[in-house]
Amino acid sequence: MPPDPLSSTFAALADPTRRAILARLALGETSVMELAKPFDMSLPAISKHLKVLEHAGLISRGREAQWRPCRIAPASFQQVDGWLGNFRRFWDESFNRLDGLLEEMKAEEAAEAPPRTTRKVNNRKVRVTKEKQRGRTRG
Amino acid sequence: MPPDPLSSTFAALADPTRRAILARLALGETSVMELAKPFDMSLPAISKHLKVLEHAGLISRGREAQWRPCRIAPASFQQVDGWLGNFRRFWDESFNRLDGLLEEMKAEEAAEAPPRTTRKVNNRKVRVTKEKQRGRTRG
DNA sequence: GCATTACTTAGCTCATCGGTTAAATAACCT
DNA sequence: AGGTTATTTAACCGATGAGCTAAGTAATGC
Repeated sequence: MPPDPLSSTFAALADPTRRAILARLALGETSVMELAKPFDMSLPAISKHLKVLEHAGLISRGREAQWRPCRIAPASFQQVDGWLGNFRRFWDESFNRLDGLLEEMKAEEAAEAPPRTTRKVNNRKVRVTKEKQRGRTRG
Repeated sequence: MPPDPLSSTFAALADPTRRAILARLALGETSVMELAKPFDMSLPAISKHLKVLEHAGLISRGREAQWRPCRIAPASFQQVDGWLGNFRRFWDESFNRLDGLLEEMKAEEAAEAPPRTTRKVNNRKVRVTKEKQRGRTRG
């Protein structure tokens, strides 16, 4: 049974070595040798980690002579972020106070611009019209 | 060796049953029995999953008579989101427009009186004025 | 007290994971 | 061709993880 993509991605992220590799790659594309340097670990171990990251869709790999440069692949990160979005209201104050924010945005927009009803906020579409806050017994 | 919190959290999220449990809890606090219902799985299995989620800081559990109601705990979600933030520029358009944002902040500072053009959205600063897309040479 | 309900703990199995070393592949450079 | 550099594959090992059944704990209610 092939595990679903989100599970593979989270599993890949659950290892500190792999997260460190990703952090290094956030600085820019680089080779396996270069990636291996900081770790007290055999090269095959790193190679395996990279395979896991690639299979999880978190990196992609090119070919340049004898090097296989690695770089961040955005899609899986985005999926994780999307999934997390379902829970954002539990900790993100501005999400919790959506009405206030959206109301304000609406007012502003009405004052100056074409009356769109959605707008991109960190690449997530958000209704600009008022959304009622349901009474939750949390916190 | 105790695994670092972020690793435990990602590991906990790497299981579809546990993510489904969290999705259910996003609808509101509930009992173990209730949580177990949708799954074709023994109760001890669910109990273990809950233990993993609790240890990962993703849920907390109370006591009410013979029930142990579970609810979402925000902190670990927030940590994951924070970690993910280091990579947001790889897929998030408004994060990619960092220069524009920083330029604007600088201008704002120079103008000393705050005609604020940024605002916090999801706890991240985001331009509210129109966004222009610069050609970035990534992917 | 004793049965019922709600859960957890113990002990087992089997698969997967992170690491190892040794050998294989691939592309470059005389 | 033969050597060097970069990286992967193969085969193995010990630890962890997800599932099970059976038994244990805890509070409710007759």
